[in-house]
Formats: sequence, structure tokens, C-alpha cells
Amino acid sequence: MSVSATGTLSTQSRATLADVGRLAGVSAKTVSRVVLGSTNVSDSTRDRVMAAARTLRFRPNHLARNLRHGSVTNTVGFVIGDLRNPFYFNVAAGIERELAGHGMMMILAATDDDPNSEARVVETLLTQRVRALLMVPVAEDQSYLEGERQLGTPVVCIDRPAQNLIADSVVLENRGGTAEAVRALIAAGHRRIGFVCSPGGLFTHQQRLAGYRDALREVGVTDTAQWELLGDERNGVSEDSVQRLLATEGGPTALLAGNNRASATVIRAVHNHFTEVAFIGFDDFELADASDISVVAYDPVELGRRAAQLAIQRLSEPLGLPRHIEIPTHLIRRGSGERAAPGI
Amino acid sequence: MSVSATGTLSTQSRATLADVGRLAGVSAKTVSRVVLGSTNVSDSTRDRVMAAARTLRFRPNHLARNLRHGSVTNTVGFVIGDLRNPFYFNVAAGIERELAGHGMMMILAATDDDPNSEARVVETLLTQRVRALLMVPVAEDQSYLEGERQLGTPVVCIDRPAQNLIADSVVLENRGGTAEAVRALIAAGHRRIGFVCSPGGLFTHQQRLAGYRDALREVGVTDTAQWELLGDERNGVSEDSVQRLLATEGGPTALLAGNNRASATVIRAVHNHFTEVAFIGFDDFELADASDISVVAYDPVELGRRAAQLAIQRLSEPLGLPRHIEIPTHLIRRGSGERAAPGI
DNA sequence: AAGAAAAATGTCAACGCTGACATAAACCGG
DNA sequence: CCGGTTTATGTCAGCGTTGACATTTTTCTT
Repeated sequence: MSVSATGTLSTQSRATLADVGRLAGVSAKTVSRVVLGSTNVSDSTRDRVMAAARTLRFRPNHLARNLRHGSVTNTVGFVIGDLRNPFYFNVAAGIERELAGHGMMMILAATDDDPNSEARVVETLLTQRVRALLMVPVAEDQSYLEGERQLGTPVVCIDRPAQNLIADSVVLENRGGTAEAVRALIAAGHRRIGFVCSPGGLFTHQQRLAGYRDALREVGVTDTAQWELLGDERNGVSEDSVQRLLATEGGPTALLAGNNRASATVIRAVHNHFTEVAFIGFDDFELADASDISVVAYDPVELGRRAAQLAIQRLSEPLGLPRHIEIPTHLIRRGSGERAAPGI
Repeated sequence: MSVSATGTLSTQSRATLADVGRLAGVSAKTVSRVVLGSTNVSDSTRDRVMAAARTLRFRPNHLARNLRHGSVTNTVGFVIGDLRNPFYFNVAAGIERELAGHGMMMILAATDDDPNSEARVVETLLTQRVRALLMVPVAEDQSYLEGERQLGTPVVCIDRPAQNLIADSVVLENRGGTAEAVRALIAAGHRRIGFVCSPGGLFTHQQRLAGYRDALREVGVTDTAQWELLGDERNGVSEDSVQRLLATEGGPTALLAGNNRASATVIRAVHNHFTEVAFIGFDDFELADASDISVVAYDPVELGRRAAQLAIQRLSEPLGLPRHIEIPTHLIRRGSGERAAPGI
């Protein structure tokens, strides 16, 4: 082990292949062979080298190794909007799982849902030479990744598709999910059904809204605008506005929330004001089962896993048409969505 | 830009400083100067270089840069037990935030709460040359990190202290937190107070149990064992056992949960069996406010942030006594913990 | 036991980058 | 317009590793 530049021994530097070789009386290359598990090393040499490596606490330097091998790492970048959203971290859990099975690791980076910071964050990841890029797009354009894609870096978009970029994607069965929920409310006798959605990605928002309208149209209800409570880009929907909607003459007898933020708002509005209304949320949440809340659920971990799988497949097969996976949703009936409409 | 080894143009390789220099008619070193923002470059050269870099989509190779600079990266490893536990993820969010402010990134690795995989996961991170290591220890011994610490890699333990290793740590105010909760239950007239805790780290478990006993001892209640429901290493506490405890002659009139898993079990037990009992949980959760559940809460994001701060401080000041930070907890009164004891 | 094949080990260069140092070009006062 | 200073640019080596290739040592063959 070499001595630090200052000449003191207080801070020692890390052992290299050469250091180990020196101690074991062999060349760095032979140590490399031992570390890599080559068979062309005599047993006695191997033993000596391994002993020396242990003594010096040798740890191979992946930076150097990766540089030597064309600067491909075994890390994958995951660009997330808001880290505190439980949806994303379950996705991250799935990604981590899948990657770990392939000996890869995940670098997490957050954009804080700021479209302007997306490119910068992605750039930082790319200078780290991540092997693939998984992302929840927040900007309105991902064309800046086109060059990178051509260089062979798989890009997989999560929850919403990429815009102006050919990329694989994994999204939820948004439209079918809300449609199923609305049909359940219809089956419970409701016709005046409200849709509450805080913004959370234009794409999911629109898809879910479309599913809601689909199902109501099936029973001849087309003028749904009066029951739609859609938050704008910046702010979510307030408890008050939910209250007002419910109190309106001819207001909804049932509510469907378009995402977990909207669910929380509705639940609080209903709870804090002792209102009784049929309700189905989108996104399952902790302890939902203990609250009788019916939800449109799906497996976020599976979503992450599939995304990671797509990326890994792309590594070995960089060309080919983009794949789009839809993760199924299903309605979990816990009571709140089964309350019959008044007068039934 | 150079052509790939196969001689085809279909897969092009990444541009290097030399490639950019060739196009701009300068040396690689001058390109490097431009990229690093050196002032000693003439304006005309800078313009030409930047144009060339843009043309070739040049992106500096951090692997090479870091290798050159002694193999120190700007990534920090975070070793987590179970990624799906929202507690950890909020911590991760805090870490990410703090690191981003210092231009660093986080690599997430999970041990799946398996003590045997901890060292392996840590090892993998270290070969990546992470700048610092943040971890939720799950193994019973972290002495294997001693050598790394001496090499100057900051190690910060989260939620529980390291064992057999001198390392900084950030933990919760566990003992004081449960004590405060129990005192609140006592104030509501309870004396027979139960403690339910699924295992979740020996350390936190014991600290919280101690706080519970502390507070009861203050009012002369010492024989608490009959009301303690402690899950073993492997399995949590079941709803049934909570039910049985409550149904016991002389059983508790109030319950305190020792962590979020135990909270969930108690909430389900109480909910599913229509039992009325005063209850306080440890760890806040989504929509707890909409459920009237009183909890001992704290700021997990802050916990992560402080941990990252510690690591960053250690980088510039590697020696010195280890620091131990305790994140305060506070009781949030929402109703469930304020129910008076029967007969009051 | 000599020659050939196989096994073990070594030498060297390069991956992309940037400090240390060297050189070249521009500028400046007298 | 010369020595000297500043500014701009270039050369080189080396970070730690490992392929390609070379060399040495051992083993096998006849």
C-alpha cells in the first residue's frame, strides 16, 4: 500500500492491483487474473494473491474497470418527479429489485416535478455514464434524448409516454381503470358521478378523465362537465371545492378521485364535514383497507419491475420497435364505492 | 467522432475531448479547459470548441475524470432495509435533497432486511467508489467497515447506531417519544396501557419499549409485561393476538404501537372487530389525519437530510469524534389517543 | 531426453481525462 | 524594437484496470 502524497501515514490510500502484486510477488496482471477468477493461475499463486489482497483490503476499482471497458457502468438512472410521492417509491422498489437480480444498481435523481430541471438532471446522470435511463417525464419534450438513444442508451418512460422521442414505456391502464370504477358506481345506482383530479401528469389525467366519461356515456350520461373538478397545473383541488360540488343542487351522489392526491382531498373533505357519499379513489394507499375505502389499485412495484426489464432487454437488443406496456388496474371493493345512491 | 470497432457507422461511439479538439482544430487539453470553464482560453477558441462539442454531442466522461482525480466520485450510497417501507423512502427523499444541493447523487441499494446481504451490498457500493455511505444497519456487526472508515469514507448510520464501528449516526427520539405518548394516555385516565411492537430493529424496539416503561413507572405501574405484545424477529404481531390481549381480564384500555407495522396491525384489529380502545401509533402515515389516529410523529425527510449533512461534513473533516444526532418526535393528538379510560 | 503443446506469468498500451510543466503567442513599458 | 510579463495553447504522464500479445515455465509425447 502506498503512502499518501503528504508523506504521512495517517491517511493511507487504497490498495491497487499493483500494490497487491508487490506484496504477493507477482505482477498486477496476475492479481487481476485472480480477481477476475481466471483459471490460468496456479493454486499457490492464487492463495498468495488472495492473502495479500485481504491484508491490504484490496477492492477492485470499478471506475478504472469501466473506463477500460468503454465506459459502460452497471448503474441505471431513475429520474423521478417528487420523491415523497409513495407511488414513485414503490416503483423504485420494483426497479431496484429487478436490477439487483442483474447485478445492477440504481441512481435516484429527483426533478421536484420541475420541467426545467429534467434535462439538467438527466444530463448529470448521463455524464455518470448510466447504462440506461428510467424516467417519469415531467417536461413536455424529451427530444433532447434522441442522441443518447442513438448511442445505445435505453430510455424507458414510466407512468406517461415520452414526447418527441421514440422510447419504451410502461403506463397504467388508466382509462380502463376509471371506467371500471364508474361502472361499479353506476351499478350501485349512481348517475350523478363526480370526477376529482389534482393535476399529476397531463397524460394520466386525460386518460382517466376519458375513462370516466366513457363509462357514463355508456348509460347515456354525457353532460359530465358540471361534476368534473379538475385542479390546474399548479394547485390541487381544495377540500372546500369538493364540499361545494357536493352541496350543489343536482350535484354528484358519488365521487371518483383521479389520483392519490385527489383521493386524500376527497377523503378529508368527506371526513371533516361528515358528508356521506359513495367514493372510489385511484391508487391504493396504506391502511386503505382499514378505512373501507374502495380504490382502483394496481401493483406499482410490478410497474417498476417491468420498466427495468424493458431497459435490460433493450441493452441486448438496442434496435427494434419501441414497446409499450400497460399495467392492469383492478377495482378493490371495500365499501365506500358500494354505497347505494339515495332513493335506491 | 470516431467510428466503432466493427467499422460500421450504425453504432457510433461517444465523442471524447480529443474528438471535439480535432473538429475544432485544438488539442484535447484546450477542450478540457473550455469544459472546465478555465479563463485562460481566447473567446474565439472557446466559441469554436463549444460549437464542436455541441455538434458531436460531447458529454464529459465522469468515470475518466474521477479516475484521474483519485477515484473519488460524487455519489453517495444509501443502504436501506426494505424499500417498500415508506419510512425509508422519506428518509431517502431527505438525503436526495441534501445531496442535490451539493452536486452529489444517491445510489440506492436494498438489503431486503437480510443481515447476511448487508456486507455484500456495501461491498458493491464501495467498489463503485461511493464518496460516503449512509446505511440503515441490519447486520449485528459493522466492524467490516473499519478499514473503509480509515480510508476516509464517511459512514453514517440511520435509525440505529452502528455496532463495533465508530460512525456517525442519526436516530429518532425513540425513548422520549413513547414516554410522551404514554403520559398522554395516562393523562386521559389510563393505567392499563399495552405496548405492541413488531420487530423493526432491535435498537428502536428496545428504546421505545424503555420509554413506555419509563412513563408507566412514573405513575407507579411497574408490572407491564402482561400488556406487552412483542413480535419476534421473523414475524410481526397478528391482529388476533391484539384482539386476545384486549379481551383479557384486566387487559389494557389503551394501546401504544411501537412502529408503523404494529400501528397497522392494531388499527386493523380495532377496526375489523369494532373494538373501542384508546390508541397511539408510532410513525405518522398517509391520511392518518383523516382517520383521527393520534401518533408519535417526526420528520423522516429531516432525518435523511441531517444524515446527508453529517456525511458531507465528515468529508471535509474526516477525523474527530463521531456525532450522534437525535431527531425529535412529537405527539400529534387527533382523537384516538385522547379517548378517556372507561369509568372516567 | 528432445521437441511440442499447454499452462502460468509478464509487458505494454489504452480507456478519457486533467494536473504539471513547457512552449508559443500576444502585449507592454521605455 | 527589445527584454519581460501575461495569456493562450500544447505535450506528456498517469489515475487503475485489463485485453492483446510475448515470454517463461511446466507438462506431455514419443
